[in-house]
Amino acid sequence: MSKRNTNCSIKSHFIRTAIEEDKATGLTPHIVMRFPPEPNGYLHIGHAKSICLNFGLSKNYGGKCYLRLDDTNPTGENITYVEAIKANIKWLGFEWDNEPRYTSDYFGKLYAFAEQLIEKGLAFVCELTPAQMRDYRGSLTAAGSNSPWRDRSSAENLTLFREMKSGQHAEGRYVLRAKIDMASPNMNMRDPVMYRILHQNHYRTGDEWCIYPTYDFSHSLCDALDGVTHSLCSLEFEDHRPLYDWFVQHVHTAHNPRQIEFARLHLSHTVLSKRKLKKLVASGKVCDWSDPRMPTLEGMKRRGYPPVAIRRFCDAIGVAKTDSIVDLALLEHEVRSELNKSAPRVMAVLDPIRLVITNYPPEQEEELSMPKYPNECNSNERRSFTFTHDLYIERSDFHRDPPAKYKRLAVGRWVRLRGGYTVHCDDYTTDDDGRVREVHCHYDPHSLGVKPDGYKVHGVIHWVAKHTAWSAEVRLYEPLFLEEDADFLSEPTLNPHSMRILSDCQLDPSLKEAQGSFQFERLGYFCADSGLSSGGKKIFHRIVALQARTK
RNA sequence: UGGGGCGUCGCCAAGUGGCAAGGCACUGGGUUUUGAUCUCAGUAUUCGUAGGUUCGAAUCCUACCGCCCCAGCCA
Repeated sequence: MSKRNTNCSIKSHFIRTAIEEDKATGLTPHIVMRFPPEPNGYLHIGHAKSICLNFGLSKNYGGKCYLRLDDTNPTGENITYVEAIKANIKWLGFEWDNEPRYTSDYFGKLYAFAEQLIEKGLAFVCELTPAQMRDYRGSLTAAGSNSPWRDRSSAENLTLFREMKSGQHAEGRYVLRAKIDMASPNMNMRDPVMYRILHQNHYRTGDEWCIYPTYDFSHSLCDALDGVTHSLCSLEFEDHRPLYDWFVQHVHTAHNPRQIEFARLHLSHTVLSKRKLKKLVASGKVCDWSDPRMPTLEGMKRRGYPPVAIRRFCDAIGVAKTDSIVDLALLEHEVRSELNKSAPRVMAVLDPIRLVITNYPPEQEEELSMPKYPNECNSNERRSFTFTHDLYIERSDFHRDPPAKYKRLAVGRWVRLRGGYTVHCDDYTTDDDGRVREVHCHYDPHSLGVKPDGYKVHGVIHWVAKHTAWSAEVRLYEPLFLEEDADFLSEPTLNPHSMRILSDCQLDPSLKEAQGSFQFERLGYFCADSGLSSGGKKIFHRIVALQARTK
């Protein structure tokens, strides 16, 4: 009997194992987790992994999950990011318990904890300059040495720390440090900074504070204050764990959170760090954080990625401690898989040429129809479209010298107009520059809905009646970077074709008022941009192309 | 050369001493009015390497090799 969990939606992994152990021993009967973004940038799919883990696991174990904005550094943090973060989490499909929390709400308590540590002789005010501090810290192989200010009396430390708080000192003049061990092989334990002076306005606390706690000090203690049982973070914090535990151990709190680290997400052909994404925006390589090419949640939303696809993706990639790069194809697979079920079908021609049916009366037209959701057995809704003698077809669906295995139109061949009749190509006309302008065909009036007898049909192509079609702009996207491991390169190569704009596409009339996502048959999934328009034209984004297998 | 981690199929990833799950990608067959979907089948004699323990090792031991992180008053 295998121990493997056969329920495919619940995958076993080391974090689950840890939580289950802690529940089994009675250590943490009620699970509490948190998602702790810093409001100094937008959320991306790497955050989505963390969101799915924290909210997903806590829900799964009947626990709670809080949203805590980790705003300990006023530089770059602001309310716009807070609002975007909240909206993105909701969009992804998660809800946090109670009101959002802010590390800045705990500034008073954290300050009291700091005084507590000073009184216990476990923290001191240091006046080494940053450069001196670096020297005193030692190196990876050499122990550091004690700061000359390390042995001040508690009373003096308290006085100075209160002066720091009351704004009597300039930035950089003093710093509060934990008194741990300058000879520790773990650099994080070499008397780390707990508070620094920053005469900056904080977007929430205004000018109330001019000293701000550092990540290590505030994060562990806020977790403890919130009663967090399992505090997930990424691998680079692994050797901060002793420090995390040190603060919790030496300050009086009611809870003992456990920090567990996992590998952050890397996606092929893109970058997933705030710093690099910021650079892309600042340099104008993309329009903004919501550019459909961006791996931000804003970007993916605009691009038309269904949130459920992102959740399934996060589920599929698993959780481990191995540095890895996940293939973008897996994300695209989840997007297609969802859209295949939910996106209504419609025909649209991106690069139009005319197809004239010579034996179809010019004044005649008829209404044809096809299933709207062919792969959704619960729906038999249909969509209708107009057939006439004058149509648009895709330029790439006609070839003067058809290559081998070409399953489309060429002179002397029959092809099915999707949802309509079969047509036989008789000839074509060209422009002055030699480009094909019009394809001339005759149709088989008995071929509607039946397999024609006596001749071979070379494939099915999409089309739209010229007089019902309307012109719109369609944007095609490709990955932002050429290299698979772009996230690990200092100067990855921007993909020159990351966006291609097609300005005169001919679409089915039903798309005029379109909202949401569609499958443009044989092409891919597309969505209408709610706001953008270009020269009065509506804009559609290609979410993802159809899987293209050429057998 | 200090400390902390990690190495299982092209990409992820289960596996915790009993004879290598699964997904993506790929390849071949079938269905199909989307070269889509769906469907069937195939794809690691081997788990970084080398030794050892054991009836039996990806799992235990030893040594080695490779990769990532840490010397911010960032998170």
